[in-house]
Amino acid sequence: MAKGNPPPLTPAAFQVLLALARGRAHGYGIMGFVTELTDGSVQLGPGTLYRTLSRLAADGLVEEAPDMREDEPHDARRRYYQLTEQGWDVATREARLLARLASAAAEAGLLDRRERSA
Amino acid sequence: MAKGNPPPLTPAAFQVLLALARGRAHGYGIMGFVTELTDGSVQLGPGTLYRTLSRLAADGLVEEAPDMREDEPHDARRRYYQLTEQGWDVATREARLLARLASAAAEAGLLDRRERSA
DNA sequence: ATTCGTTGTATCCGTACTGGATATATTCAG
DNA sequence: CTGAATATATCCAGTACGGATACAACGAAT
Repeated sequence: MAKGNPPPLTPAAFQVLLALARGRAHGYGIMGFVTELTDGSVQLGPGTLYRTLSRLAADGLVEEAPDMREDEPHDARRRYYQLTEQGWDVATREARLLARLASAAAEAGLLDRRERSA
Repeated sequence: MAKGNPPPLTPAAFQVLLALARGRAHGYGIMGFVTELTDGSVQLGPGTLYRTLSRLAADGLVEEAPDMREDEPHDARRRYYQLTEQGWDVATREARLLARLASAAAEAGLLDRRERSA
C-alpha cells in the first residue's frame, strides 16, 4: 500500500531538498553543492534553481531562514532556505524511492559493470 | 574527474533501462514492472513509454530483440527490447549516480526519519 | 571613495519531457 | 463471431528545464 504522492517532485526539486537536508543554504550555494556532489554530471542552471525554490516555498516544503549567523559575514543579497517539516517528509519519501531504485539496479548487476570511458 | 555525459538521460529513460537490465521485455511489461517496483509512485504513461523506447533505440541504447521464446505463447503485437552494450554502460553510469545520491541522502539523515502518513 | 570583477538573485524564452486521450490491431474467452 | 483485454503508436496541452539576460550588492584595489 502507500501510494499517496501529492506533489510529484521533479528531479531538480529533489536535488534542492537533498542539498537543504544537510542544512540551511542559499541558492548559489545549492548550485555548487549539487555540482560537487554529482561530479558535475548534474548541474542546475539559475533558471531551474530559483524557479524550483519558489515552487517549493509556495508548496510549503522549504521556507526562508533568518540570515543571522556570526561565523558568516552577512551578505544582504543572499536568501537562505531550510526544509520545513513537510519538506523533510517529502524528501524522505523520495530518498526511500531512490534507495529502492539503486537497490534494484544493484540486483540487476548494473553496479558491478566496468564501463568504457567514452 | 570523469564528467562526460553524452545523452543526459531523462528520468523515464532510466526507468526503462533499469527494467531492461533485468532482461528483455516488451513495452507493456516495462510499464507494469516500473509500477510494481515503485509501488505505484512512478508510473509511465503509454506516451512517455513508447516515445522513450523509440528515442533510446535511435540513440543505440536499446535494440529490438527477436521474439523467439518457447516458454511464451508468441504474441504478434509484442515488440521485445534489450539493452545494447552502450545501453549497459549508460545505465551503469546512471545507477552509480543514483547510488551516490541515495548515499548522500542517508548521510543527511533522510532515511531514518519517520514520516507522517498524509 | 570610485572603479571593477565577482557573487547572488531573478526573469524570460525556446526546447524538451511528461501524462492522458485517442486510435488501431491482435489475442483470448465465451 | 463477438466483445473485452492486451499491446503498440501517435497527438496534444501542460509543465520543467537550461541558457541567456539583467541587475543589485559585495570585496578588493587603487
